[in-house]
Parts: sequence; C-alpha cells; structure tokens
Amino acid sequence: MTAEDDAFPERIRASPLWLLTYTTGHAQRLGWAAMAAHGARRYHYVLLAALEEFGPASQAALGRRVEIDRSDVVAAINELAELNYVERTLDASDRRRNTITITEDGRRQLQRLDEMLLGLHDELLAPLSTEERTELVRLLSRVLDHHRM
Amino acid sequence: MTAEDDAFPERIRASPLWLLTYTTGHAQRLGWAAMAAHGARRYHYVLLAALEEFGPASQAALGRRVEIDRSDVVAAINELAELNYVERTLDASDRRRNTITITEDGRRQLQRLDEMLLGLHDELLAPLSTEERTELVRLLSRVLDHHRM
DNA sequence: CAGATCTCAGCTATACTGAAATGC
DNA sequence: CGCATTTCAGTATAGCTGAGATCT
Repeated sequence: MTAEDDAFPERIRASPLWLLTYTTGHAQRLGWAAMAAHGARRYHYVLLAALEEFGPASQAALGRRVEIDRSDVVAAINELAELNYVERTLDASDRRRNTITITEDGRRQLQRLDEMLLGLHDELLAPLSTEERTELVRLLSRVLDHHRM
Repeated sequence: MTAEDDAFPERIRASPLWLLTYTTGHAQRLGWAAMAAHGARRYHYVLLAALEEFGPASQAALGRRVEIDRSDVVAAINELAELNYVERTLDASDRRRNTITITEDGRRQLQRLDEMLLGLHDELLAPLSTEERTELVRLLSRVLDHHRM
C-alpha cells in the first residue's frame, strides 16, 4: 500500500461523465444529509420551489416540471400534505386532477431550506472563486438545457 | 397547461447542488445505457481503469481507490471474473487478500469502453466549445479534489 | 490482542414500469 | 373511442451496514 493508494485513474480524472458522477455523489451526500436535518426528503425542495414560483398545479404538471415520475409525485405529495406543507384539493374543472397548493407552513419550510442551501453551496464550492462558481453554474445550465429539449 | 409547463424553478436553475443533480442524472442515463450496450455494468469501467493504470491490487485497495464499498467490489469482481476480464488469485504474502489482475480480454473491453466514452462525451457536451469543455473538467476536478481529502 | 480482508445477508431510497379506475 | 390523471403494486439498482470467518 503506497501513499497514492487512493489516487483516481487518469481516465476518470479526464472524463466529464465520471467527474460529474463522483462530484455529484459527494455533493448529494452533503445535500441529502442537510435536507434530512431539516426533516425534508429528496423531492420536497424542488416540489415546494415549483409550487411557490409557478403557483398551484396538478400532480402531473408538477412531475413534468421537475422531472419526477408520476408515481413518485404521489408519494412525495402524500408526505408534504401530511406535514401541512401543501394542500390537495379536487380540480372542479377537470375532475381527474388534484390541485396542489403550497401552504404558509410550506413557504416557511422552503425558506429554511433556501438558507440551508446558501451555506451548503459555500461548502460545496469552497475551492472556487466567485467568478468560477458563476462559470460552473453557467456551463452546467447550458449542458442541462441541451438535454432537456 | 401553458407553453412553459416544464420550465425549471429559478431556485433550481441557480443551485449548484441541483444543477449537478439534474445534469448528472441526464448524463448517467446516457452513460449507463451506452455501458449496457457493451455488456458493462456501472462499476466495471472504473475498476478496469484502476487495474490497467495501477496494476494488480487487492479488492480493498480497489474499493478505496474508486470509492466503491467493499461489499459492492465483491459483486463487481465476481461479474468481471465471470466475463474473463479479470483474474482473482490468492496473495501468497498476505493470505487474507485476493490479488485482482486485468486480463487481455479486460484490456480490450476497456478500450471499447474508452472509444464509446469519446462519442458519449461529445454528445453530452455538445453545446460547449472545446475551451468550455476543458474549463468544466477543470472546475469539477477542483471541487472533487477538495471533497476527497 | 487489535485490526485488516473477504464474503454474505439484508436494508433503504431512487427511479422506473404496468395496470387499474376514473374522467375528458 | 383514444388519451390524460391519479393511484397502487411491484421491480431493479445503488449505496450502505452488520456480522462472521480468516489472517496479520
């Protein structure tokens, strides 16, 4: 066993796919733990954010917006409703649908998670300058937009 | 339902954690499908890469190097040995250990996957210029190194 | 003895599929 | 009718934990 026993293979160090995989793995371990410390599960933040920014929506529309499978939306909304962070009401104009609405408690939870994320991003991107952080966000956004079309 | 029915919340568009999560999700769906088309499972590439670049190693050393849990290394090496991509031999100097060695077949499979990754990275980073691709790799490497210490 | 290695059994959560019930 | 929505049941996999057997 040498001092370099845990150095990465060069193929991984040069591969965008694997750099994304490993970097995101570390980021998610930090992120999901911080979410859990606030009683939030993985999908809660994006669902609350979508409801706060775009207003009430059906479950199907929510799932399309934040890329969550229809059946996982059911489970997540069940949890959020149980916590009184959202309300589920029947849509009178289309009785197949539920209308999901964020509550005041939900807005407060979203704000707590926003503040948590500020600190988390600072820890996550600690080795980067302000300009580099902006550039990373810009490059990731370009790649993501391309694959969401 | 409007034309913007699937636009992302601004909170996600501005969050490094969530940009990494979504972008890597798309990248991995492409990547794992391409791996599967070559008969490779998720951990195969990094294990073969580590063995080719650093030579024979014990399972524990491999797991530390590429961040795979000891029990998942067992399963992955079982699969690679079944495919004749690696050889498992007893370490005479420390009889707790197996020594894992890449075979000629394993090197050929690694090369096939290398070539597959070239095309995949081009598709993945299609919207970025050569300079931007290099910059993305550099920024991700800096973040990853920071969290691997 | 403490600690490392390999292996297996099992657990949790994610991401996804299929199908049924209901309504447009 | 075809199609959309919600819900539930079930599958596959990743990532991880605990424990036992073996060895240094």
